[in-house]
Amino acid sequence: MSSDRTDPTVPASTTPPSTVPPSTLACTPTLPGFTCGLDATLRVISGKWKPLILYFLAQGGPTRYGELRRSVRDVSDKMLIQQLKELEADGMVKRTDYKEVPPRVDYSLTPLGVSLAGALVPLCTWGTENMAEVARVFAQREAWNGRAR
Amino acid sequence: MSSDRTDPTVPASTTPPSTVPPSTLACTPTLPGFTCGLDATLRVISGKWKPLILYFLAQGGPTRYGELRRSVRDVSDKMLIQQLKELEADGMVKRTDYKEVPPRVDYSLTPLGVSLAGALVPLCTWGTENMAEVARVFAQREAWNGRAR
DNA sequence: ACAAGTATGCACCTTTTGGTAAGTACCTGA
DNA sequence: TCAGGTACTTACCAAAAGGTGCATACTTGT
Repeated sequence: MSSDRTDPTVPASTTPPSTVPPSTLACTPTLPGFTCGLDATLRVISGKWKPLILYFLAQGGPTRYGELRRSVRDVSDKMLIQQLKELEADGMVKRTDYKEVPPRVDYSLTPLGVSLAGALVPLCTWGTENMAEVARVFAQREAWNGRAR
Repeated sequence: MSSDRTDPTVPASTTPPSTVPPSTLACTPTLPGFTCGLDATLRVISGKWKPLILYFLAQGGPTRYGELRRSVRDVSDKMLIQQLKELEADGMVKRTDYKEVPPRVDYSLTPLGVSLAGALVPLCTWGTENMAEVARVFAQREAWNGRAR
C-alpha cells in the first residue's frame, strides 16, 4: 500500500466542466483478451484505411469497388481489398457480388458497421475542431524528423 | 444489361434505414494533409498504447511513471516512454518533473487531452456493447491464421 | 557494499504493415 | 485486334512499429 501522493478524486483545481466523467470511460473488462471496450473497438478499426472506408460507406451507401477506390485516394488495390476483406470478416461491411460478367461488386455497411461509424463521429468532430492544433504539432514533428534524422 | 458506370447519387433502391446521417460524418477538409477530422484524430491516437494511456490518465488524474507502467500492463519502458513523449509533443499530456533526487515525474492530461479522451468515450461504449461480437470474430480470425498458416 | 527502485536512453532485432508491380479472366468499344 | 475497364490475386520488398535487454545516476534499505 504505497501511499500515493496525489491520488483520488483529482483536485478539481482547474477542472473545466469538461473533464471526462470517469464513469463514462470506465469500461467493464468483460471478455478475456480485451482490456476494455476501447481496446475492442480499436482492434476493429485499426488499419490505415479502415476508418476512411467506413467513412465513405457511411456517407455514400452501397459503393462499387472501383468507386471506393477512387474515393479513398492513394489506396492501392491490395490494401483496399485487404481492408475490405477484414471489415467484411469482422461483420462491419457487406459485400455484394452481382455475378455479372464484367465483374460487379459493391460494398455497404452492416447495421453493426453503421453503429461503429456512428461511434466514430465524435472523433471526427474532435479532429475537425482541433485540426489546426494537430496540423501545427505534426508540422513540427516532421521538421524535427527531417533535420534530427 | 446497361453498363451503368454513371452513378450520380446512388439509386435509393435499397436505402438502408439507419445510415449515419451524412451531415454528421461529413467533415470539412480544411487543412492540407488531412482527409478529414477523423484522419487528424487518428494520427494523434495511433500507437499501440496511446488510447490506453489516455484512458488511464483520464481516469486516474496525474499519474507517476511507474504507476502508469504498472497500470498499462505488458507495456515496456521503451514503448511507454515513447508514446508518452509523443502524446506530450502533441499537447495531449503534460509531463511534470519534480527534479527530485530519486527521479519523480508524473503525467496528466492537458485540456486538449481531456477533450480527446472525451471523444474516445463512444468508441469505448461501442466496444463494450459489441465486445461479444468482436471477440467471436477475432477468435475465428485467429483460428484461421493458426491452421491456414 | 549491494540489491532494488526511480525515470529514462540506446542498440539491436523481429514482426507487422504497407507499397509496387505484375498477372488473371472476362467484356466492350474503336 | 488491341487498349481499357472490371474486381481482384500474388510475389516480393521496404519501412515502420514494437520488443528485449543493458546502461545510467542517484538514493534508500539491509
